[in-house]
Amino acid sequence: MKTCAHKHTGKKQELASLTGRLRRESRKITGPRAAILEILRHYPHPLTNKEIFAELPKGSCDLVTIYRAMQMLEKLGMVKRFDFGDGTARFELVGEGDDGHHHHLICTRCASVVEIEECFPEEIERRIAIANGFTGVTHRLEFFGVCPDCRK
Amino acid sequence: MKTCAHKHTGKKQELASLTGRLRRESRKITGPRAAILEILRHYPHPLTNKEIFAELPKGSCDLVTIYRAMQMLEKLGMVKRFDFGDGTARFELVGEGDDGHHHHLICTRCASVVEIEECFPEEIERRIAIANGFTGVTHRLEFFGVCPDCRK
DNA sequence: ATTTAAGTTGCAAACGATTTGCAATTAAAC
DNA sequence: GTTTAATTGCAAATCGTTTGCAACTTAAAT
Repeated sequence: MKTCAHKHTGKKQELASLTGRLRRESRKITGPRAAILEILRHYPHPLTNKEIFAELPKGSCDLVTIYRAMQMLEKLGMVKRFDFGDGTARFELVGEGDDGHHHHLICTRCASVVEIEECFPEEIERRIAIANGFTGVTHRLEFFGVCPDCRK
Repeated sequence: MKTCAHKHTGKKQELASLTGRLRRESRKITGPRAAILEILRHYPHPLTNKEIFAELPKGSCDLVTIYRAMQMLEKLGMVKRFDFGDGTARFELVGEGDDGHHHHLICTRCASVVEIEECFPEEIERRIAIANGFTGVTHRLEFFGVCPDCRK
């Protein structure tokens, strides 16, 4: 039940390391995939599929291909899906070995995002699990507020 | 920045109290609305619009009317919207004065829901806000795990 | 280098949740 | 009762996401 042992060092992963992970799973390295990974590895924050699409050299690939790529990458544990509550999924690249579990602080005015190190206290989570007889408990947690720039 | 001063006593609200709140906002008490509130006040857990629709005596009202009612009730602060990450909004009636802020523990197998008293520690949240220069910080938090019944 | 089989892609169409336009209806005040 | 603003139902539109399918590559086998 390790939940918070991530070190969010924001260091870019090598593209070779990423394609290697794909190859190991007998996935093909295609133009679209390389392009998508290339975008992801340069961004420190979660991106929506549309945002990835917009960053991609136009014509690189179809939006649907991005949806399919993200589904697959998520299944392989190479990206983590985040939900900011606006009905649009966001994805962030996850380092090898890391489970990607962490949280964000989102500005409700301008939607800027800050990666957060803090996590829900394990001890309290454990207590909640036990009190209700649940096993394998995790959580989804995001913070919202007004950022310095938007505070006018 | 009070976030967790709720008492989740699960006690049903009087229908009269609910309609009173509507009246005060010069909202009309209609058949559909009374029926919807009637359902909500009997359920201790968040319901989707479809679930409310299903509980309603058939023909009571259109699904769209429920969507509109929930939008309005949310704006008046009479219901709170929750997001369990499955792309479907859920609503729970909120007591007068209460802001409805609380969390849930959801079974990933059978989707059963437990209301949770615990909240993210205010002190840590304050620290996060200050560290990043944000104001008016809150959070969205839900727990997921396998319930006793599903643990087989 | 050529073949081959599995994995991929684009495009159109399908989906599910939610919203919107609009004319017909109704609650509540006069 | 009349009047007026709020509300409803129904159809159609939106938005994010998924799926069907035929054409097309990648990577492994020959």
